[in-house]
Amino acid sequence: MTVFEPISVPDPSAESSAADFSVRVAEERFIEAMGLAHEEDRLPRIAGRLVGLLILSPEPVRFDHLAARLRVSRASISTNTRLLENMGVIQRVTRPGDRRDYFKINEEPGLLLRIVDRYRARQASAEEMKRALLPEPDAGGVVAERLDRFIRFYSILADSLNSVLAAMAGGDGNSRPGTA
Amino acid sequence: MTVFEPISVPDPSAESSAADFSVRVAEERFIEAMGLAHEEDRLPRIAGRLVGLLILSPEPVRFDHLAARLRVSRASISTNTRLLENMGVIQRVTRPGDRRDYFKINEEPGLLLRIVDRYRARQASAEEMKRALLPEPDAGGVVAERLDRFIRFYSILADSLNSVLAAMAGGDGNSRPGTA
DNA sequence: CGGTTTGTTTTGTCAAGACTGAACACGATG
DNA sequence: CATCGTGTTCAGTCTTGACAAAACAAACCG
Repeated sequence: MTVFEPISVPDPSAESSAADFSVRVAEERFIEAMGLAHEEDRLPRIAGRLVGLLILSPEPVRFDHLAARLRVSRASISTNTRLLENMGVIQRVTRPGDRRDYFKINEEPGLLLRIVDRYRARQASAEEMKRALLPEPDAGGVVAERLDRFIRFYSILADSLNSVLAAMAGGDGNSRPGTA
Repeated sequence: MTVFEPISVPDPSAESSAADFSVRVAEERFIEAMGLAHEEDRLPRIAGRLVGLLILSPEPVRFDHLAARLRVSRASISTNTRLLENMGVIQRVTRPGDRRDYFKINEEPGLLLRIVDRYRARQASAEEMKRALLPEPDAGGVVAERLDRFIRFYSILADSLNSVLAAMAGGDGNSRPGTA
């Protein structure tokens, strides 16, 4: 899970212009928005903020830098980076001769596959129900129709999601086998 | 929010065959699956079960019947039906001369619009960030590209979701203005 | 007017889990 | 070896939210 990569030290010459400031504010907003968004997906808010911050960071970011920037404990950084790393959303980056850990977002959209799975699961349980209902087409009239819509909807949804993923992976030079 | 509709009294002649039983089991599983699925969407589990049960009910179901069937308190039914009703997922059905409330699922996929909104929101916050980043195209190189992918993905996703919704509404005889 | 049925609101309890500080592990370094 | 730097794990706190029981409200009925 560990990526090996040369790190270019972030430029410490901090000239702060007016534009710089507005960018900083926008970053704050974006990071917070990502926190909220991921919370909706049942992920810790900190994990979301982490993702937001890493999206905005051209270079891998140091572990303790993350803690300082987001103003949370190192423990939280440790927990949430591990979580995101396992999910394939971010990558841990190390450099020989440097004991510290850096993190970068994974350019491959790992998170989205999870969404597809969720939709597929719903489709599946509707299909199972429909099969169980088959013996009696009588009372199943309205219900069977509903289930059909349900199944159709989630199936189309998952399919189109997959095709978007495939398209982006293709345009990006990355291939994701087994999901087309 | 209240629908006005004649109610056909559910047939109390309960002849239970073997097939009937397996259907009952399948229903249980389906309802439970819907409970879990909705929990993932940050809705109370009971709300999800409610939806599951109502999907499987050809006729509107009585308030206290819901409590009995799902074995939860009337308080929970009250809270969760109100929640789902406000979200447009289910409809309260009343009948003149009958003080009791019945519920049915809304055949229009109200819940899904919420998903679209979520995706649009993410797209929007990425767009905002990108705009704020514009003044400095320098450091924005990698980041701007990421944001672009981000925006593109969620935009396509929301669009395709919308078109699925539109298609289903069309094939279903229902029109949803303002979402094409 | 009581009393009954039906649904709502309030209040309290309980569990889940996010987050932290502190202890810990472990390698590097003087 | 003592110490520092770095990340992880553990134990505890605090918040959130689901759920229920009970009090409540309102419509109906005798």
